[in-house]
Amino acid sequence: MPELPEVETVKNGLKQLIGTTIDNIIIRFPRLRYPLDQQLLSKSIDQKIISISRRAKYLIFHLEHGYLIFHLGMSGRITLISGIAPKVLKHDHVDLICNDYVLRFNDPRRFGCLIYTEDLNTCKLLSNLGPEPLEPEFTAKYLYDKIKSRSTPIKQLIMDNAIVVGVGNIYACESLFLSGISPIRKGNNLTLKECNSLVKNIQQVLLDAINSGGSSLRDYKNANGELGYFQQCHNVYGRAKELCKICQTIIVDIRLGQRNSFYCPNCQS
DNA sequence: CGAATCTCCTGGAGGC
DNA sequence: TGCCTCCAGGAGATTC
Repeated sequence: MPELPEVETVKNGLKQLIGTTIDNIIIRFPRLRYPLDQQLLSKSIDQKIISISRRAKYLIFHLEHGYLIFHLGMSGRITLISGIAPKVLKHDHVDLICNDYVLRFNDPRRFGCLIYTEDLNTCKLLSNLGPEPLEPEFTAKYLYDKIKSRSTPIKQLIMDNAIVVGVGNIYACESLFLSGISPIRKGNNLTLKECNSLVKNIQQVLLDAINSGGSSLRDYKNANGELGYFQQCHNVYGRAKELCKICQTIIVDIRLGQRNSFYCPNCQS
């Protein structure tokens, strides 16, 4: 799925749209995460794109009088086409026509979304988000205070967007391994020191993902044919029944909050 | 408020 | 080769 670093990359690839005007929005298939509201989305027509930003995994188009907000879900892809658009393919749900460009949104699994709002502050999608993991506000003290009264397993807490955004399942598993912390430990059981390690390792894992080319899609390869982050050698993610690279203990996987969670029972406690 | 569970959806993988 | 079943995965909604 597109992870936070990849959304950042997508954002940077859309800079050419800044300054263009939305001439039309074509909705072919409205049933995404939230039903696409043709009438509401049409309010973006004739508005100029002032800037494009990212918050968590949301892409935000700042228009003259409102905002278009995209989320790529887990299979969403945005293609920017210059000139005549190619044939429409399966799952090409939306086209945004911006002067000479066509922004095409394709999403096979339809977990993505596109909404229009005139007020970011009252937008429910953005109102309850925690800090960005790579920004200075995400500190050991912050995390410690957030989780010190919670009995939920730590893995679920670091994947909770109200606590910190952008930590997907892979990052959560890997950062806990690097910190030597078991995913099932309760939040209120972690020390400040452990929070410090966890914050550092979450940031390190994210930076590694950025440096390795962003995408974590299973079948992703970059232009050089190199594998994306998903297929890089993880320490624990996807390695159930294999041996820990550090201590040769068998990696186990358990179910936490409907998510597969991998860890080394010896290195992580 | 917190915690646990449910839900959306399809392509790909594995079994037979 | 073809069908069937299972599953991942973000995050809001729902229920207690």
